[in-house]
Amino acid sequence: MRISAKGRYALASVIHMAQHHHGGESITLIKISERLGISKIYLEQVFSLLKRGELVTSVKGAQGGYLLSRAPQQVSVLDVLTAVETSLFDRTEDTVAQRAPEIEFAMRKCAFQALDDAVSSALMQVTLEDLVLASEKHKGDDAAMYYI
Amino acid sequence: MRISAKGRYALASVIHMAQHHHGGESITLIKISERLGISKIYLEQVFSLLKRGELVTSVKGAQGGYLLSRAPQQVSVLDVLTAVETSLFDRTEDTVAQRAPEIEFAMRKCAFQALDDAVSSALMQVTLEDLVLASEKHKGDDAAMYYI
DNA sequence: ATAAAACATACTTATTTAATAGGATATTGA
DNA sequence: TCAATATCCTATTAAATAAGTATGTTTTAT
Repeated sequence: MRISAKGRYALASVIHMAQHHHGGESITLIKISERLGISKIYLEQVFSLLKRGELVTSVKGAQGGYLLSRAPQQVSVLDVLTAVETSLFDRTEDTVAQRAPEIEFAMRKCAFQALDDAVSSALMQVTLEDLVLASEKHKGDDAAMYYI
Repeated sequence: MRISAKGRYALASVIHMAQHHHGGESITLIKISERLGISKIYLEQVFSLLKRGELVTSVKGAQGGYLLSRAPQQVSVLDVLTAVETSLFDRTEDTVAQRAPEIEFAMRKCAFQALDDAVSSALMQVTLEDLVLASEKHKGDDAAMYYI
């Protein structure tokens, strides 16, 4: 399934924050932008969504920035992506409901609902802490292992 | 996760075929089009993909049409959607690989790969036969139950 | 021969994604 | 107070993808 740039930027940003800024210290978007190579202006939109999702809090003004609202082990990938991705579960349209409601029903119940449940439970299990640990483990490894 | 119109049309079509045309009898796109309320011209494109994916075979000329290549219990939703959907697993682009390869690695390994596995295994388990049974069960039910 | 069908290609339109632009607002510190 | 540094807000643009049309050509049964 396709995760959009917005979702990937959000996840990468939040991993970076968890890696480096534990003690209530905020980080600015410019720093994240430079560190990860993401447009700062675009990051603003991403963080607007993250804030609405209550994953980060902001400090305005000079010396301001963002910090994680919760500890990394209490933030799941599902939390991050639902805050930011438009079509992680968005699939409301009817397909053949008017003329073949029983087919519509079967598709929804057996396929789409099962799919959503699977996505949800898979992403729920992975926390920011897991991601930080995996990234630290990788730092020591051979770079050739990077591409699977 | 969002399944495109193409994927939903393909699935609905193939359910319809499994419902009504068991004994080697072909069905035309016009009939499917009329029965399900889908543009016939668009269906042609969908069936071109289904054929490439070896889910249906075609009979050209008058009295021609399409039939399922395999028995309904041997066709999974995953088969149908992979034949037709462009971005069921399509997610090759790098996000922050250049500047933060360890973050890229962690996202891929812990989040995206887990997601793909979950999607794959969920859709693999549901067969066309399951969908037909569910739709027949629904026919008897109260129509009010339709929207969950 | 003719009608009915699949098959093929090109085109158009609408929607979504990605990114940019230009400011408004708030806060710190000199 | 003022300048610098941030977040915050809204609108716009550009590119990509999705959705659907249009117009044929081939093939085959009758």
